[in-house]
Amino acid sequence: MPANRRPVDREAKREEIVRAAAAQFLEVGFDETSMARLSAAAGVTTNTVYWYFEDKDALLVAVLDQLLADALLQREQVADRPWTEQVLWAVDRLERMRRLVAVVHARAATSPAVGAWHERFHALADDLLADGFRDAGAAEEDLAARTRVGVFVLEGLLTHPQPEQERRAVVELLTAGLHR
Amino acid sequence: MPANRRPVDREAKREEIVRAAAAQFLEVGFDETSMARLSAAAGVTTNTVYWYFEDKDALLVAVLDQLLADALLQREQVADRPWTEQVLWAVDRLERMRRLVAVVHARAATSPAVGAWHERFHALADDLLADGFRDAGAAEEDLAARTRVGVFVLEGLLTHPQPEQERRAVVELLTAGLHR
DNA sequence: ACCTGAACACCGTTCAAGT
DNA sequence: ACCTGAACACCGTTCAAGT
Repeated sequence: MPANRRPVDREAKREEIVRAAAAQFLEVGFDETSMARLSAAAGVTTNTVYWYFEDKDALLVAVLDQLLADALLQREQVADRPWTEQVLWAVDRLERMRRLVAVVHARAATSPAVGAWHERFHALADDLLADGFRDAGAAEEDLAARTRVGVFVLEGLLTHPQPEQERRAVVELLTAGLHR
Repeated sequence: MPANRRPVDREAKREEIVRAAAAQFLEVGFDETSMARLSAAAGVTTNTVYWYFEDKDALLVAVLDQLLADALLQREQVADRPWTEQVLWAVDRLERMRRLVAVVHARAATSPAVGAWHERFHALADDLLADGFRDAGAAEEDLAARTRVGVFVLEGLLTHPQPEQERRAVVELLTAGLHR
């Protein structure tokens, strides 16, 4: 068989496992999903998963990367809406990942791989939010603090779901005094 | 033996277990502390712990209650400082509990006992913060949103430690425009 | 290179038996 | 009422063996 055919299959199978893992992690929970259950859902044996991923944390990181890539792709479609609306859209979109936010925070303390992903994610979130606040007319001198508060509030809204109205009030307080 | 003597011993032993568990959970981590390790640290057998606590989550709740009671007691000593300073003090004080914040969020989704504790905690935090903001002169109409943002930022500062300077900038942005 | 059956050490929890 | 020794089912992970 040609040497350049295998990698395609490999990628496809890897993605199947990630997709199955994502579904289980989001619906059942990370701790609650055993490798046995996950493997069965993906249609492979337990140890096959270990051929593709070093351990359960590595699989978690792969799932996070996939979910994040999806979210960033969809974000482009709302890039021209007002800033407040964009933030609310992001909260809505990310709420599906709620259970995983807590898991990432808990595992980051133990697993270097998850810890590294967590840092990368916050660097990205900081950049996106800072750009947004700058465009919306935030003063350069309190941009950093405003961004940090923004990230914290976003995470808070994710992990402690609020009724639509309260959610909007919180985000509007965040963007108060900005010209768009 | 008198019927009113046992309860004292019982309380004492229970507290020993909670104290040992708190130390392990904070230093080693909740997931990383096995019931075997924990029992050994408390000087009892594994199943003895199950005589005092229904399961590991119930033990976690007991640990949380104890840490919270300690924190509330110490809080009284700073009750007359300016509001910004009080918030900074709280962040400093609560940072020891950092690892447990993520654990509570993760377990709350699965364990009703931890979920209930989490709700009770937020009701308390909301009350304390709302009182503080009101006293500091926040407008009544955006008190709710400001409180919510305050809680989220507090949690964010706990789980994502910042250098002293950034931390202060964030808290000052929160209390901006208030008269003390 | 990829996959498996069978085992590994360990986990939280339970139970029958003791005092 | 309190505590234990011994077991339970299950967990994430590994390894020798197959193709």
